Amino acid sequence: MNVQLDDTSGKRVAVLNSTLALIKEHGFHGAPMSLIAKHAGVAAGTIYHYFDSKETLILELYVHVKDKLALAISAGDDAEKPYKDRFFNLMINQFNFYVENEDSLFFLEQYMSSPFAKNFPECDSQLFADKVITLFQYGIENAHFRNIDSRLLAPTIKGTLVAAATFQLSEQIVFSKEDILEVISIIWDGVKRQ
Amino acid sequence: MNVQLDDTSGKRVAVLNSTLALIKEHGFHGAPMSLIAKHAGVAAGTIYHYFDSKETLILELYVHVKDKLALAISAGDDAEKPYKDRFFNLMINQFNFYVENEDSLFFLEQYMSSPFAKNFPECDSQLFADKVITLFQYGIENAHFRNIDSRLLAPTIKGTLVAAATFQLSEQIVFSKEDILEVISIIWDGVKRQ
Amino acid sequence: MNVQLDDTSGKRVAVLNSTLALIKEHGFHGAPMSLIAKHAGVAAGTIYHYFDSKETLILELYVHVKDKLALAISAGDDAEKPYKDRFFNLMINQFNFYVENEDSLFFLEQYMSSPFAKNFPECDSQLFADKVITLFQYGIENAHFRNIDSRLLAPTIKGTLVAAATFQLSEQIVFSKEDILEVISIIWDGVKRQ
Amino acid sequence: MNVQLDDTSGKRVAVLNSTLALIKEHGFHGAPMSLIAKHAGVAAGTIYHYFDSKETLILELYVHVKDKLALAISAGDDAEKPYKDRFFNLMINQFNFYVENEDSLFFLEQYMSSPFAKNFPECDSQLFADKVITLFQYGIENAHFRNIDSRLLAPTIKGTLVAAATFQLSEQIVFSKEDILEVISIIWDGVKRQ
DNA sequence: GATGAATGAGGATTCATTCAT
DNA sequence: GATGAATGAATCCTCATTCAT
Repeated sequence: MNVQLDDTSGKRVAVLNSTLALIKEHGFHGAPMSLIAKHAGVAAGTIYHYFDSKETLILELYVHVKDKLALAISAGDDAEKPYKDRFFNLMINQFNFYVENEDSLFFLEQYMSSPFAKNFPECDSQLFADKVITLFQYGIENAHFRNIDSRLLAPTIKGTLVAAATFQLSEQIVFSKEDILEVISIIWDGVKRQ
Repeated sequence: MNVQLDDTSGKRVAVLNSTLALIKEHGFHGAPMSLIAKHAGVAAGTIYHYFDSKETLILELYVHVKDKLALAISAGDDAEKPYKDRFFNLMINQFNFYVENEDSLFFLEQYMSSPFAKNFPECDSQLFADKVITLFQYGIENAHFRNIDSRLLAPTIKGTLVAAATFQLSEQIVFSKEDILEVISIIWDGVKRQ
Repeated sequence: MNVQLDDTSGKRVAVLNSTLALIKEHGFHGAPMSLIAKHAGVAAGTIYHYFDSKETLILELYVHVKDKLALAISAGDDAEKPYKDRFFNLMINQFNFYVENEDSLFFLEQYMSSPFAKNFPECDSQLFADKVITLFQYGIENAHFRNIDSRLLAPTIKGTLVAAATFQLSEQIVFSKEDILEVISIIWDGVKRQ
Repeated sequence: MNVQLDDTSGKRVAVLNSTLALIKEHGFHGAPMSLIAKHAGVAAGTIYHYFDSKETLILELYVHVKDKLALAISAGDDAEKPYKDRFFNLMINQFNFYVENEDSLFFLEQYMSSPFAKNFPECDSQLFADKVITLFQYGIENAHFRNIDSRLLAPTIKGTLVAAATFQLSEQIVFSKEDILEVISIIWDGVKRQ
C-alpha cells in the first residue's frame, strides 16, 4: 500500500532524513514517530502512507543510506587503473563520505550493531553489492589480498575507516590528506598480499 | 543509596547478567525492566535497590563488562617478553573473550554506537585503562607502532578483532589457531613500524 | 503542543470535570490518571493531548474552577448600589456557589492548602482578580472596611463562608435565607468600618 | 501490636516530627515512608513498630498535633476572668502557636481539607474538646455570642486566625501586638452578641 | 526491638498505530 | 493524499508493607 511514486512534495525523503537526523542525535530510542513527523513537517499519519511501520522505515532507511554510500564510494572508480589505486580511491571516498555525512555514519553504526542487522540480513543495498563488494571480490580473486575469507575483509577495512572518521568527528581534528593516506596504508599494508 | 555491599544473594550480579543476555538477544529495545527482573528472578522493584535507573544500570553494566574484558585481555601478559609477543597475546585474548562472551561483545558494540558512549565518555573502566591502554601507550612511545595518533590505534585494532569474532559467531565457523594468527597479522602488519 | 482549540467533542472539559469529581471524592491521592480517564470516558493517553502532565492538569483545573467561581460570585453586581449591598450580594453568591458546587469547594480547599498553591502562586484566575479582588480593593480604598491589610481581608472572609458552606454540606442541614444573612453579618460586622 | 511504651530512644516522636516536617514541605504526596524513615534516622520497618500503617501514622499525628495545639491555646486560661478576656487570650495563643509551629499549621490545613477529616471524624483530640470546645460552648450557653450554631463558630474563628498566621508566615511580615488584637477584634466583633 | 533488602501492585507517562474527516 | 486526535498496551519507576536476620 506504500506509495513510492509521485512523491512530488518529497515527504518520503523528508521523513527519511528526519529519521536519520534524530537517530544520529538521540539514538533509536530518541526517535519516536511523532517526533520524526514533526521534524519532517508532516502529520504522524502521513508517515504510514510511505512506510508500513516503524520497522520498515528503519529498514528502508538503511538501504537508502547504504545506496548513497555505495554511490559515493565508487565515484571515480576506473577499471583501467592499477588495483591498489582503485582500492585507495575507494577508501578515500569512504572516509570522506563518513566525515561529510556524520548522521549516516552514526546511523549505520547503530544499525549494524542492533538486532536489525541480524534479523534482516537479506535487507541490504544492491548498489553496494554491485559497486563495492564486487571490487573486493575482484581483488581477492586476483590475489591482491592476503588469503583471508572474503567476508572478513569488508568489516575489517570498514572498522579502521569508521574509527578514523569517528575520531576526526569527535575530536574536532582534521586529518590532512597525508594523514588519511597513512590510515589507509595501515589497512592496505595489513590486507595486501604480503 | 545503592547497595553494592554484601549482596550475598548475588541479585546485583544476576540483574547485570540478565540485562546483558537480554540486550544481546533483543537489543536495548527488547530489555524492559520487567523482563530483566523476571529473567534475573527478582522483583521489578528490587532492581532499583541496586541501580538508580535504567540508565545507570546500563552505564554500570558497561563498566562491569569492560572490567571483565580488561582482565581477560591482559591475562598472561609478561613485561619481560618481546613487545610483539605481548601484543599478539593481547589480541588472542581479546578475540577469545569476544568469542566466548558473545553477549558481552554484542552489548559493547551496541553501547559504543549508542548515544550512551557520547553522552557519558567519562564513564569507563579504570582497569581497562590501566591494563590495556597502558600497553598500547608503551608500544607507541617505544616506537613499535607506526607514527599514528594513539587514540586511533585502539579502535582500529578493535575493529578488526570485532569483525573477526562477529564473523565467527554469526557464520558458525570456527577459526583455527592459524586463522586467528593470520587475522592478528593483518592488524600487526598494518600498525607495526614499517 | 496541547490543543485547546476545537475540542468539539468536549474531552478536555470532560477530563477537567472528572478530575474535579474524583479529587472531591477521594482527594489528590484517589485520582490516578487511569481513573480520571475512565471516569471521563477517554483513553489514558488522550489526557496528554490536552495537558502536559498531571501537574499541569491540576494547575489548569484550579484556574478553570476559580474562573467559574469569579463569574458566579460577581453575578448581578451593580456598581450603582450601596457598597454594603454589593458586598452582601457577593457573599451570598459565593456561599451559594460553594453549596451548589461541592466538588469545586473541596477541590479549592485541598488545592489552597497543598504545596501547589505555594509553588505556583503566579498561576491564578485573572477573572477572579478583576471581578472580586477589585471590589474588595475598592471597599478598602473607600473606607468601607476596617483598616486592615487588604491581603488579609479576602482569606478572612473566605474562611467564614467556607466554614458555613462546608458545615451545611457535611451536616445535611439547609441554612435558611435568614441563616445565611446572619453568617454574612458575622463577616460584615467584623470587617466593616466600626 | 504497636508499642507506645518505653520508647526510650524517642523514635516514635522522631517519626511523628519527621512526618510533620516532610508533609509541611512537600505535602502528603512528598512524604513516602522511606523518606520519613531516613529523615527520622530509623529503618523503614521500624515505623511499623509504632504505627500500624501510614494511615494510622497520619491519624495519630493529627491527634498529636491537635493535642499540642490544645495545650498551647488554653495556656493561662483563667475561669475567674471576664469571658471576653478569656476569649482574647485563647485567640492570641492560637495565633502564636500557628506562627511558631508553621509545620503544624500547614499539616492541620492539609489534613482538614483532605479526605482524612471526612473519613475519620471520630478521630480527634480529646484535649482539644475539653479545653477549647468547652470554652466556646460555655460562651454560647451564656449568651456571649450571637445566636449561631455552635459547630459553625469554631471554623469561622479558625478561618480568620489561620488566614492571619499564614499571611504573616508567607509574607514575612511580623504583626505587631496591636495588629493581632485588631485581627482578633474582627472575629470578636463578628461573633459577639450584638 | 531494629534493620533494610525485597516485594509487586499501582501510578504517571510514552508511543506506534489507526481512522474519521 | 494528508491530517492529527484518539487509542491503550507497554514502559519506567515508586512506595507501602513484609520478614528473615
